[in-house]
Amino acid sequence: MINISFPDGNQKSFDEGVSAIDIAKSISSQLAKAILTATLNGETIEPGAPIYASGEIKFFTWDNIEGKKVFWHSSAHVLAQTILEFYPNTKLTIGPPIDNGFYYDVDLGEETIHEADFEKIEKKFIELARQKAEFKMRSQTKQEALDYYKSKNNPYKVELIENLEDGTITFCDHANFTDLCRGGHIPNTGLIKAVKITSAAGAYWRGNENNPQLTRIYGVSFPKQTLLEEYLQFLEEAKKRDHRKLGKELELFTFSQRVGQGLPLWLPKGAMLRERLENFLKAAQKKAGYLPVISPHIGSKELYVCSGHYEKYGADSFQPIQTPHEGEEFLLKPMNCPHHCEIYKSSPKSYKDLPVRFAEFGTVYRYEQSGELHGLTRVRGFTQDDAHLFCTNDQVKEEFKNVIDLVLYIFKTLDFKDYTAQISLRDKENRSKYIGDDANWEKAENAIIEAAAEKELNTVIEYGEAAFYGPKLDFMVKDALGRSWQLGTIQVDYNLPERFDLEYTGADNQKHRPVMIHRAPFGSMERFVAVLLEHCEGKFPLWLVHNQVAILPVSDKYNEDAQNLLKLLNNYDIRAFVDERSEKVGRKIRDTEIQKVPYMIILGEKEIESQKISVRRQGKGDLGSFGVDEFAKLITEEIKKELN
RNA sequence: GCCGAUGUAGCUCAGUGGUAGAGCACUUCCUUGGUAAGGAAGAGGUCACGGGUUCAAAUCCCGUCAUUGGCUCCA
Repeated sequence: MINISFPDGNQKSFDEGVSAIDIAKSISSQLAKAILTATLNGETIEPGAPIYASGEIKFFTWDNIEGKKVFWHSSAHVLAQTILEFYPNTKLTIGPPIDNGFYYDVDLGEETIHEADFEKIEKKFIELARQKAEFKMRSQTKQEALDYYKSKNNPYKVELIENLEDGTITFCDHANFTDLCRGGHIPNTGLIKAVKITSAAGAYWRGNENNPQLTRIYGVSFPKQTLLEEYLQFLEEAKKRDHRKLGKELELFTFSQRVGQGLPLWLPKGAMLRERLENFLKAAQKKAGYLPVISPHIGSKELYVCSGHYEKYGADSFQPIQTPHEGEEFLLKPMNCPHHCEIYKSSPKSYKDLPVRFAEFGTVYRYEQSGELHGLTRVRGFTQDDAHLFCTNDQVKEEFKNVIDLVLYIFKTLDFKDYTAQISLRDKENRSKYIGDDANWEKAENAIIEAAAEKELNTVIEYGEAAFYGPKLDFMVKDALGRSWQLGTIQVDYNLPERFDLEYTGADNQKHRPVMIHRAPFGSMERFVAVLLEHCEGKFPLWLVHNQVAILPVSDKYNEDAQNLLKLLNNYDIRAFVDERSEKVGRKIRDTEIQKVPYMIILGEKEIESQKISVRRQGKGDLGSFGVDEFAKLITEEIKKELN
């Protein structure tokens, strides 16, 4: 007999060789049906495998992340099985679960998979899953495993096995299919009731672009058909929030082939939106003691040779601009920092001057790889809400914390609640990617870690994500489809002050190096607007929206009254317009709703007689009658609340 | 940059070798209305661009450009 204890503290005895499913059955048959995976003493076990030792058992279902991962991992096996049915010469590589499903990387040889094939793959997948094959693990020696895959002419699996310890190599069989596998499966394939192949794309073996390119087949599977339908619904919703679609509809920005790839053109409404965002930040920065500076869009190549940017990115950037003079070269600026360093140097600094904080909405140009361009989130010309803080060593932490406050203020105002603060440090293995000495790096990394801790930020540490000149604190947010983007960033830099020979005179009358903090709370205005659009689904807060109020006369007869009302509202600094079209009021309301104008005023005989306006709120409907003063107050109060 | 897909009217899209289509938007006219689509007529396209095959190409083939889903990259 063995003793099994449960998370709630209960204990039960079972015969040796009992399986996790048997144990679940002893509690309830419903649980036994629902469990996808289990752990014994924290180790994942196969639900159907016999247990010979006492321990603590835990069950996981679809409602747990652990359950989903195992479900999707098992689905990847079935996907591979399905692919082999259609493409028997396929070489399998790896097939892990991901946040929203799973993928399998396969080498199809000469074959290609097209979107048109997805349906037949899905059909076959479910057909195979319905066989309710059990997943069974077995061990093999390293030599046996290597021989097996060598005989199958599969160099990928051979490479994987070569990196494994003998004695730890296991395979998983189900039906006629076998795969190298660490383990952790659902009881049988029959639990997979629905599957959707979402895309097929190229992916390099082991993520290295020098390696052969494989075909990565993405899928997502569910234990119930209705869950798949809900998922498809979610994708539809996400499409509606896509900033590229909303940007077009709201006439914010466009692209032109003739201007060039990745070079956004801001339309008037978009430009005005940006202006409001910029003014908002400028006001906050003024309060925080920033000084505005302005620098040109190009700079001498020497400037970037000095900063190290040219060595690091020169070959993959827009190439130098020539002048009529031999040997004279300029670069489109990829960064504002070198210019700001020169501004710092324009006059001698004393410790009494520090910290100095130079801020500029600086437009920079980076030659991003063509395949990487994406709407406004990844472009080749964009404006950073950049600032560089020059301070003494003692001031670094305090300044850093003040910047964190500024970023959080912006996030709060714009209702970004779901963000991660990522501490981006050096790659532990590959130090050659970075400039500057170890001692300074360590100082900078510690300053960030401490400042984040003192601000009680929830942080994750990512190694290898630092900039080449210093570590960063990055604020990451997700777009409508769950893709993660970096918005705000704060970076501590001991290197550029060194390279640009920046100094200040200390109280000891000696020369000292200042420390630089690079920071951009929005990051890039382009990306920020994109993420903001997706976040609020195009329904901007009142202080930001283009038209706050639409005045809808019930008929042409009231157009003049509407114009008079418009003037009144303008006097209150309310942005409004009159819909003078010869349409019925129902039609005007519908169009205004679609345009996402927050407030509507219906104006007809009733309103003119009573001297009260009828107000509607977008998405909410009729709010009733208001005096004009009263309505104006409503608007100004709402804006005040939004901006705190 | 690499792998796959896509490119037809301002927008969303149909059109598998035989005279370019729909809905919405737009223009004009009728309608003058009460809280999410009133009616009619009209205008609008070198089917991304360049080659090729064919009696004939939006449609088939090749190339280029752009967009897009991934991979890699991201100062």
